[in-house]
Amino acid sequence: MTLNLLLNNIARHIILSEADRKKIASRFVLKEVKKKELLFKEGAVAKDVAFVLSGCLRSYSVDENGFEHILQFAPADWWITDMYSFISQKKSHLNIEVINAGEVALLSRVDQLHLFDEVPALERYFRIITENALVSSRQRLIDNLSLTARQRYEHFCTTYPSMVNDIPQKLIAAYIGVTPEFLSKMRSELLRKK
Amino acid sequence: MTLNLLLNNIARHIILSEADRKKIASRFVLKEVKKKELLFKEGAVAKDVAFVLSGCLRSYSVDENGFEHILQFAPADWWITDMYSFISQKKSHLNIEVINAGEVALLSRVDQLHLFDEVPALERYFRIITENALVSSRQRLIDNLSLTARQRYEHFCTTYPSMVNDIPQKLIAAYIGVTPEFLSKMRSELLRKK
DNA sequence: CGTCTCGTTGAGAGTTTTCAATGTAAGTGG
DNA sequence: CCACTTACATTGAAAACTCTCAACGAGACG
Repeated sequence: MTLNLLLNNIARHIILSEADRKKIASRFVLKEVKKKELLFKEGAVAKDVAFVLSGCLRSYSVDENGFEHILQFAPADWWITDMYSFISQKKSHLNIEVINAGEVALLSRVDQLHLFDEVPALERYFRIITENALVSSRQRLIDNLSLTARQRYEHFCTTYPSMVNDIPQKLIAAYIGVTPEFLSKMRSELLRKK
Repeated sequence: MTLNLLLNNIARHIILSEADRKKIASRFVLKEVKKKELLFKEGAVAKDVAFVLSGCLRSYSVDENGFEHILQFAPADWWITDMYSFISQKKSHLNIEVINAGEVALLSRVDQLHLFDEVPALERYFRIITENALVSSRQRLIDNLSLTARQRYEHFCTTYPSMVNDIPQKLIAAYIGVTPEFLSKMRSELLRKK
């Protein structure tokens, strides 16, 4: 079944009965996404949270000078949304774009809140993964404050080895917080040293 | 009662019966904290999450060059802990220090998990505040990636106006991610412009 | 074959840090 | 309450880091 990746992900954190699985699965909507498609747009409300079944997405903001800054990459088995817009149902400041085509499972905030009442353990699941996301986000903040650009790039390479050769380098630059030109220069310097 | 600030904070997000209040209150331990005291130390396990009843704390990490980077300030009515250590019960990478003396209410992870079963709505409360903390953390990440040091300082001043004149400037520098010297230069430049 | 996006390279400019010196405010012990 | 000590803030000059702008090359795709 298509949602197995999702249900297994959930089952790694809480115990699911067969009835729970059915209740959960019934609330999700499947959607195929094409490369470069914008799943959510800045200015609109992020009605849903997306679980990536296949492919890869990214969330990013555009600053006043038109530069993009990447908040998150979401390969298969990850969640992605604009959390601010999703929980407040106000206008989003983020864009979510498809890097590599695939399929996502969408859950609206309204349906999520219904599910929390129908399947209380699911609220525990989201509490846990939100705690984990908070830890990651804060660790990245520490990294941005304490590491040099060179160290942030090396850190990215070891943390996401599968992505390094799979996505354009300008996206890595927009994630670690340097210009594409400067990332290029760092890379050529790293190669020269070997 | 001393825990009113805490119980009212919780009650802003969920409905609490009198019985719930008692169950919750019984799990917290009060602790007076003195200026410069380290509530949690790097290398130890952050057994508890702390709710600040009065005073002000900060969490920070120390990088390989000995520089401090501040993750969070916690004035009264805020939560603070090393989330990574608290949820995994592994060794902490953060220090939590008292900036201004006051009182905190401590809840251990074990007691928190018991409370989640005793008072299911409390798990909802923590889900909600964790969602909010995630939004803040990610917004700060965006700010660090897209704003100049000057803009980050101005942003800090408007976001935490009460703190600007209440804590040493070197702490603000360690929060926005510049050296104390450079913050001083930015400030003198801002004054000159007026 | 063109077109478009991406990556590379170089020179120059802008930002931020480092280091060292000085001044100032605040806490401590007598 | 004063003298002493310590931590914090300021300033300047030089160095380090990162960006900007412009040009060029390579590959992907229609």
